[in-house]
Parts: sequence; C-alpha cells; structure tokens
Amino acid sequence: MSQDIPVTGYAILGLLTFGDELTGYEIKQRADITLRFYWVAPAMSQVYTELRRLTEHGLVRADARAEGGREVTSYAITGAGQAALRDWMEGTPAGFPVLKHTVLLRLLIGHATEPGTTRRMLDDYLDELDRARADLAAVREALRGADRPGEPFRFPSMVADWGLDYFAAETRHARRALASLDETGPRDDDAAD
Amino acid sequence: MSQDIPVTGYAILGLLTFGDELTGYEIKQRADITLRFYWVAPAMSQVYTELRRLTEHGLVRADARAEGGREVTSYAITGAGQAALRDWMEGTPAGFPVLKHTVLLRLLIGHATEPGTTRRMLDDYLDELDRARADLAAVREALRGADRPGEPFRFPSMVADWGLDYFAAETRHARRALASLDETGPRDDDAAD
DNA sequence: ACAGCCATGTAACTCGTTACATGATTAC
DNA sequence: GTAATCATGTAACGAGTTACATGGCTGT
Repeated sequence: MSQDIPVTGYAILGLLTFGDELTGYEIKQRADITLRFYWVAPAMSQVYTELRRLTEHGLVRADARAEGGREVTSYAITGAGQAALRDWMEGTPAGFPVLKHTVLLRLLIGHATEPGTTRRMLDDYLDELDRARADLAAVREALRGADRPGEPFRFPSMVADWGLDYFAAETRHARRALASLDETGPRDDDAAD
Repeated sequence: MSQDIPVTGYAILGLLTFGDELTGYEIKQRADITLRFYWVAPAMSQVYTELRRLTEHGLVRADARAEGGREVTSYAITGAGQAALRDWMEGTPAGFPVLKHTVLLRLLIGHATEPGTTRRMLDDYLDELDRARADLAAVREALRGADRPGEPFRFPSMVADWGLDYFAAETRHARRALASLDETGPRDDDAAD
C-alpha cells in the first residue's frame, strides 16, 4: 500500500487532510508556518516534485484549471491517499527525532575557540529563538477557538503548545550556558582551574 | 581558508580536538555517543569520505601504520585544521536548529488516524526517550571529574546537561499530550464535540 | 570452528538544495 | 511603470544512506 513515499510526501499529504484543495504554492506557505518547526520547510521545487510523485501514486488528485491567462493546479487528497497516510501512521515505528543543532555542536567544541565567540553565538541563538517563538505564538493564536477535543485544530494546537514549550526550554538552556560561561569570570584569566 | 567542508566535516574535526589520534572506526564510535544527540550519527562510509576530504585540504594528518597484517590509519588534527575550525566557529551565523521530529509531525495530523495509534506512538516515544536519556546520562557520568571551567570536558558536559534537560522536557510534553488525548475520555464516543 | 568486533573502502541511489527560467496578476 | 507576489517548473549538484565487498584479529 504505502511504498516509496518519503516522509516529506506524507507531510504534504497530511497538510491536505485539513479540508482545502491547495496549490503547490499554497502548500509551501503552509509548510513554512507549520512543518518548518517540526520537520522541514521544503524547497518549492521539492514540493512540486513530491506532488508529482503523489499524483502518480494516486494519493492526490490534481485539479488543473485555467485562471485568467495561467494554468493553476490544485491538489486534493484521495481516498487512497487517506488510506496510505493511515497505513504510514500505524505501521511506522515512532523513530527518534533527529536534531541538527549547530549551536550545540559548536558548544560541544567550545574549547576550540575564544569564549567571546561562544557567547556571541548563544546571544544570537537567543535572538533567533525569540523570533521563532513569536512566529509560532502567532500561529497558535490563530488556532484558538477550534482547538478543543473534536475540533479541527486540536492536534495542530497540541503540537504548537509542545513547540512553544520547547522554545522556552531552549531559551532557558542557552541562558544557563551563558551563565555557566561567566563562572570563569567575564575575563577568564584568574580563577581558571 | 575554510571552504567546501560540510558541517559533518567540522564535527569530525571537532572530535579530533580532544587530544587523541583516532581511526575512522573510532571516530564513528565517538560520534555515536556524542554527535548523535545534537547532530547526526554519520554512516561509516561517510566518516571515511569526510576524512579523505579533510586530508586533501590538509586539515588532518593521516598516520598509516601496519598493525599486524593490516593497515590502520589514524588521524590527527593539524594546525591548519584548528585554524579552519576556529574560522568556521567565528564566521558562521548561529543558524537555527533543524528538528526532524516524526512524532510531532504525526501528532500534527493526529485527526487522520485513530486515537489508539497516536497513544501507542507517544508511548513508544516515551520508551525511546528513556533509553536515550539513560545513554546520555552514562556519557555525562563519564565526564565527571573533568567538567569544571578550564578542564577538558567542560563543554561536552554543558552540552550533555542541555541534552538531558531536553529529553526530560520531551518526556513531559509527551505525557502532557497523552493526558490531553484522554480528555475526550478513554473511549471517545460521547463527549466529542 | 565460528561469531563478533575492528577496519576500510566502493557503488548506486535518494532526498533535498540552489540556481535558473518563465510568465501572469496585484499593489503602489 | 515597476516591484512584489503568485505560480510552476527544470537542471546541476551535494550530503548522506544502504548495500556490497574484503579481510584480519579476538574470544569462546
């Protein structure tokens, strides 16, 4: 049933389960505000590639219409698509999240550079975290009113709350790391060792 | 100075800053217990590919010797390698972590499957989290005694503590999501909507 | 004797990216 | 009129994976 579709394909399929018919362009936009936090923000070209594959497998239906002078194609999930998605969700082992955390990677080898570099990196990270937090918080707010059990945005809301807590935790960790860096003293030439 | 080296290359370079000369095989092992949590556990073949590239760029020195009947090659970071690593750490913008979180992705579209599937997934995730936590805790313990400011494992310890807190937070989030799923009632056929 | 670990690599392949290309519609 | 946004693709490429291949050394 569900063969040869990469996870991003299922992610796109998932975006199409919220009711609307979407163009590739719109899927990219939705991905940028949702998937981006937990999976990836796929490139436009990747979205189109994936949509073609899904169409070939019969998991989505392409609905091409002429809108003014240009061809616009919307995509809707098919019955087979919903079945494939369900199969995937039931039949795939949880799989541990993969974290590509450049900040932690660079903190790990912090001894290979000056403390100031590491501090600057952590400060930058705090800024970016705050931006991400604000973006996600806006998304979360937009879901209010339809986030109770049985309502359409229940699961997206749960995920958004999870993500907001995650960002909050990351902020705490980065602050703690900064504080720990200061333990040596702002200029680290006396108390070391 | 630092051109054309993928992040995993710098990660390997970083592993070589802790003093030892390592074989490709040993690097893979170290990566599996450290990098795996914050970056990736590269495939063996990838480790060798990267080592060849680093050698070509003069960032590591390959030290081949005959050990019994077989050729064993150890790698050590060079001065140029340390400079390249420092350049990379100073000159690269922080870059937001990329999270490929299949569990969150599937929770996001939880409405597309039965509640039991989602519960099972979260239960599995809790198990895996506990295993990962135990693995990382063991690593953390091994660093004790050399984790103060100025000591060699200060930064690895900071990162391990960060990671342990992260796993703890994930555990809380998964439990909260499970609790929230139960809000509808263990069998969800009455109070929904 | 045989399994499991140590050690090194090649080949084929896939996901996903960046760069490039095109053109229509909308907002200022 | 012109910039931004909507919309769709192709081509080249790179990082990283799995599968395959080889062989010595070590413990039981």
